Amino acid sequence: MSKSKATSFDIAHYAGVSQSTVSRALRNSPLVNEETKKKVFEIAKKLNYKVDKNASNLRTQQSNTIALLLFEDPTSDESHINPFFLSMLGSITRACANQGYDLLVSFQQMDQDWQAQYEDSHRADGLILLGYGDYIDYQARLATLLQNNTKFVCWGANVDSRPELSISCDNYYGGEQVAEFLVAKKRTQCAFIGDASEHSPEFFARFNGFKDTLQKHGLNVDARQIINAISTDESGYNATKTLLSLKRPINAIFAASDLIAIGAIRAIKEAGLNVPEDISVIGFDDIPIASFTEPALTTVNQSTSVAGEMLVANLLAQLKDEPPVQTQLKPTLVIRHSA
Amino acid sequence: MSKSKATSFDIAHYAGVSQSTVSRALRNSPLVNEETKKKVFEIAKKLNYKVDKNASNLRTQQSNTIALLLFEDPTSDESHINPFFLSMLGSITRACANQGYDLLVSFQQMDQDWQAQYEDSHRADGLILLGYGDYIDYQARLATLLQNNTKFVCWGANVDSRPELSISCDNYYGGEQVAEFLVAKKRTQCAFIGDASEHSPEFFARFNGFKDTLQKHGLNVDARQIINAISTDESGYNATKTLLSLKRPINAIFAASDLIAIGAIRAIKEAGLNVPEDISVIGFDDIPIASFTEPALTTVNQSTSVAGEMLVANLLAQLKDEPPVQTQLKPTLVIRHSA
DNA sequence: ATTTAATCTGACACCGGTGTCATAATTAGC
DNA sequence: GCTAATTATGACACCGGTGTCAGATTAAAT
Repeated sequence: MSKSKATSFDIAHYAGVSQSTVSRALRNSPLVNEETKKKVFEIAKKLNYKVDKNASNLRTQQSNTIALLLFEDPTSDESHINPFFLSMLGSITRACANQGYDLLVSFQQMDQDWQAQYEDSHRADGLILLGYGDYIDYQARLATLLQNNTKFVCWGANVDSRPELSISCDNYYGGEQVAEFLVAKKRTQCAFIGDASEHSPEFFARFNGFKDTLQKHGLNVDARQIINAISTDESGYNATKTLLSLKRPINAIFAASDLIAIGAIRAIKEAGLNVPEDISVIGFDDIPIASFTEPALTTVNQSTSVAGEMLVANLLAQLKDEPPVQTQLKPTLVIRHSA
Repeated sequence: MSKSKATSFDIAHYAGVSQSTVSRALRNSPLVNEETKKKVFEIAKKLNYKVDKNASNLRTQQSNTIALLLFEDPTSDESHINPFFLSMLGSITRACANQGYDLLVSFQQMDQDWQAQYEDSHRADGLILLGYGDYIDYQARLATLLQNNTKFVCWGANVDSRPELSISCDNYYGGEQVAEFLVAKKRTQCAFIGDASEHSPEFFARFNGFKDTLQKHGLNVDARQIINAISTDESGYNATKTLLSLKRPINAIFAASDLIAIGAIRAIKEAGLNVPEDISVIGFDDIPIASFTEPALTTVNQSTSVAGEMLVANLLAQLKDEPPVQTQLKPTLVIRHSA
C-alpha cells in the first residue's frame, strides 16, 4: 500500500541480524536478547514497518479475522437494512475489536450460493451468520459448513444438529412476558402480527410463548387474529388494517417486531383510534427508533451489544477449543407508553 | 479453515497438469486449452477448492479489500453508534459487494494511534475514513497517509491539501434550503443548535448556509439563539431548554442533526408547546427514525446509499488511476410535519 | 520439406513472514 | 579445566498461489 514498503528483510539488513531474529523480536519472543530486540524495534519504527498480514496469515494458517455474513430478507426493501441487524453489526464490530479480531463484512443473498461466496474462507478463522434462517436449504448448507469443519455461529436460526452453535434471544420467554403484561392490564382480545409458523423460528417462538401464556390465563387467540407479516412497517400497517376490519374488536396487538409495531400504530391512528387507550401495541427488538415513536413503544428488548459479544465469544471459544458458552439471551420487557 | 483444504497443487496432481496451468485455468486465462480448463474446473469443484486469498494477495500485492475506519465521537455514548453512520456502514458494505470488494470494518478511537492500527495496510487496498474530523492531529495524520501513498477517501472531513479525497454532502446548500423554507413559512425568530465553529466543518457549513440565507432575507440570528450541542438527542434536549428559557421567544429551530432535533422536540413538548405550531423544528441527515417521530421530522436528506457508492467509487478510481469522480452530494429537504 | 508463427504447458523463482533445526557463544556444574 | 546446560542466532524450507521464461507441440506459411 505504501510506495516502498519495508520488509523484515530490510530490518534484518539494517540491524545486522537475520530475518528469523527480526521476526522473533517483533513478536516479543523471549528467545531474543533484549538489546537486539530494542535495536530491531527502533529500526522497524524508523522504517515504518508493518507486518504483511497476508504473508503471516499464509504461513501461520490463521487470520485473526472473523467474517460476518449478513443475509438479507429477499422480500424486503433493498436499500434498507433492518435497524436491528444494523445495530447488531455495530456491536459485533465492537466486540471483535475488543478481542483483537478483524471483521470482514459482507451481504449475502439467501438464494445465491453463499457457500462459494464464503470462499473468504482462508481469510477468516470463523463465520458469524446473521439474518433470516427461514430459507430452504439453510440447514443443508449449515451441514456442509460443519462437514468442512468450518467454525461458525448463527444468530436466531437453529442449527439442527448442533444447538450450541446458535445464539438467540429466549423468544418464547419474551412472548410470555408480553402476554403476562397484557393480561395484567386486563386486555382480553389480543392479536398477533408476524409469522406464526415454523418458517420463522424466532417469530414462531415469540408467538408460542405469547399464546401459551394467554391460554394459561384462560384467554384464546382467535385464528383470525393472527395475521401474517414480514418485518417491515409497511407489512405491519397492512396487517393491522386487516385486523381492524374484523367484526370482533381487539384491544391489544403483539407485533413480532418493532417495525411491524410501528406500522400497526400508524394504521390504528389512521383509523381514528388511540394507542394505548383503545388498542395496546407491543413490539419486539427495542430498536433505536422504539423510544421515539408516538407513543413510545413498549417492546421486548434483546440487547444487541450483549448479543454481539455472545456471538463473538462463542466463535472464539470454538476457535480456541474451549467449552461453549451460554447461548441464550434473556430479553426484558421495556415498558413505555404504547401499552 | 476446512479440515483438509485442497490446494492448487492437489488439483494439478489429479488433473495431471502443472500448478501454473491450474492457476491460469481457474482464472480463465485465454492461454489455456478449453478442454484442460474444463477438466481443472471439474476437479476443483470436486475437491471443494477455494483459492487461498492470503497466498494470492501476497503474491499479487493487492487484496481486493477496502478497510473502513469508523471513528467514534469520544464524547458520545459508547454503546450507540450514530444511526447515520450505521446506515452509511450498511450502504458502504453493499457498494463494496457490488464492486467485488471485501470490506474490513473497524472502530477507531480518534485519540489513539490509528495510524498504527491501520497496519491492516497490506490487507486492504484502500481506506474509507468515516466519522468526526474535528480532531487535533487529524490533518497531520491524513498527511502521513498521503506521504505513505496510502489510498484513502473520507466522508465529511476536509483533506486540506487534496479536496478531491473528501466526499461530503453540500452542507452549505442544505443550510440554505432550510432557511429558505423557514422564511417562506414566515418564521422570523430562528435558532440554531449545533456547533457553529470551524471545529465541526459539517455543522459549520450548515450553519453558514442557514445564516447567510436568513441575512439575505433581512433576518438575523441572534448570538444567544445559537446553542452549542453535539449530535445526541440528550444534547439537543438540553440546548433547547436553554433556548426556551431565553427572554425572546423563538418560532423555529434548525438542528444540525436529526438526533439533536429529536431532543429539541422532546423539550418543546415538555414545555407545553406545540411543534410545529409554536416552534418549527428542522433536522439534518434524515436518519431512519426521522419519519417515525411525532410529528414526523422535516429534515435534510443526505442519501447514505448514494454517499456510500460515491465513497467506494472515489476510492476505486484512485486504485485504478482513473480520474476522480464527483465529490459533492446534493442534499434535499424532506418536508414532513415538524415544520 | 523447412521455416515461422501460434498455441499450450511446465519448471522455477518469488511474494514476506514463520517455524524448525543446527550451531555458536556463553554460563553453570563438578 | 572439561562436560553439560543455557541462551542467542542464522540457514533454510515452507505456506499456496502467480508470473516469467523457455520449451514443446501443432498449425500456417513459404
